[in-house]
Amino acid sequence: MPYLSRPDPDPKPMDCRILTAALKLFVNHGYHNVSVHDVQKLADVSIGSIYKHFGGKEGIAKALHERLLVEMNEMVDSVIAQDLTIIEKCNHIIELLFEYTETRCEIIAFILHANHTEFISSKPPICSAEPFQKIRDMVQLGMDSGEIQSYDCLVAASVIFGGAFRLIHMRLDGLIDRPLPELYDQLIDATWKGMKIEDDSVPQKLASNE
Amino acid sequence: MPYLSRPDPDPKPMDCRILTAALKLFVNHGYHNVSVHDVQKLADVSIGSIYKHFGGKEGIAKALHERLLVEMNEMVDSVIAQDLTIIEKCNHIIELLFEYTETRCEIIAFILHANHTEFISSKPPICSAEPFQKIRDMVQLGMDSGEIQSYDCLVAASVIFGGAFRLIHMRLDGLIDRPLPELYDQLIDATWKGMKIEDDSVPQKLASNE
DNA sequence: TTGACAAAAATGAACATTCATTCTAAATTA
DNA sequence: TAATTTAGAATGAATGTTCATTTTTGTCAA
Repeated sequence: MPYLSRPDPDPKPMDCRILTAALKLFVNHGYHNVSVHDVQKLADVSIGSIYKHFGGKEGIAKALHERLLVEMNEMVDSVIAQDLTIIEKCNHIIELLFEYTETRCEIIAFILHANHTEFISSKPPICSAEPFQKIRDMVQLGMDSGEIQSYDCLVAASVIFGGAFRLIHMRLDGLIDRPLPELYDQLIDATWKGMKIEDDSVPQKLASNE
Repeated sequence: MPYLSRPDPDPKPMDCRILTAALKLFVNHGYHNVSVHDVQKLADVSIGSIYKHFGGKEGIAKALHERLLVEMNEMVDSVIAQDLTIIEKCNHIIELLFEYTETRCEIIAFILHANHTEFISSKPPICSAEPFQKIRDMVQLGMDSGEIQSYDCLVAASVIFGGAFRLIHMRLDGLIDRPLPELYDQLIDATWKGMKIEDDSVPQKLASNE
């Protein structure tokens, strides 16, 4: 071994290497199209190590699911803790999700795009996970305080965040070729103001009796 | 074979039996968790027949994808052809999707919920399929004609339909236990009017002269 | 500092199982 | 009788998992 050989160029802990490789493969090819051997090759570790650390293929997925959900949860918590109106908090969450979609798209893809129930046994669907529940609670709060129009909580949350999720989905699918943050202002505007143009010429109050 | 034997109790054409069984299994367990043998057993046909008719597992998925997309396409076409405003057409599509979600949820689940790219090779993601493109074209028309607020077309379509898709998603995931049509009115109202209460602490009808 | 040794971690060939697919014979139909 | 369709056992490739072996790490006495 030569004196001047570089020190280990990739000293990251093994479990981290495995998870990083698995995340990339799962997101790009889908969980079921990735073999443990694929992960092993990309992570440059042995099969045995994977079984030592995670107990198997599903174990990798579970660990990823847990860690990424924690990250998402922290993000939501930090926004909720800020001193903002409910509407501003909602917007900020969307803003952060859009940024993540550009800079750490694999995380977003795994958390929002994948059908975990298809490969992680006995995990509830992602939208019933903690951070999503917290978001709905926040929306409910906004309705109680009169800041947001009152509807069934699930309807309200769906309307507020549905457009954002849809855009993220299409961006990940390659249907949108602009970075999402460029669309942020339009989305926020449309979501809160509504998509209808109030029949001009006629004053609002007259036109809106359905 | 006895004289009085019942005539074939299930005279549906074989390919139809196969597709029906496959759809049910794919939606309930996920494509990759279903084996050809599972389909064969539920459809009560032989393995050979499946390969004769569809050429293999992926062939079944492709056929399902095609036929269901045709159905969806026809639905969209029929709505677009009606003599309605653009907004009414959008609403009607949502209304029909909600009905389908209750009465033919497997179709909706397969078309909207599944990641086809993960098991159908060389199929573009579903949101770039014909009916979805037609919907976006319709939205663009509404913006051009001044009926709908003008935004980037993808943003506009996402805001208008994002809430509905989100609710369908949650309904299929079991997070919503009421039939979606019960939420239709609220959703439509929220989508077009927007979620913000114009502050002023003034009664609703007066407060909305934006 | 060196060497011996025990504990822990990593390795990867071998194994066992699953599952898509094939193929020939039997059944059905024309 | 010929042609077509169906049946399902057999096949083999893919892949999740195990485990005996090797390598590394940490400890301590000389």
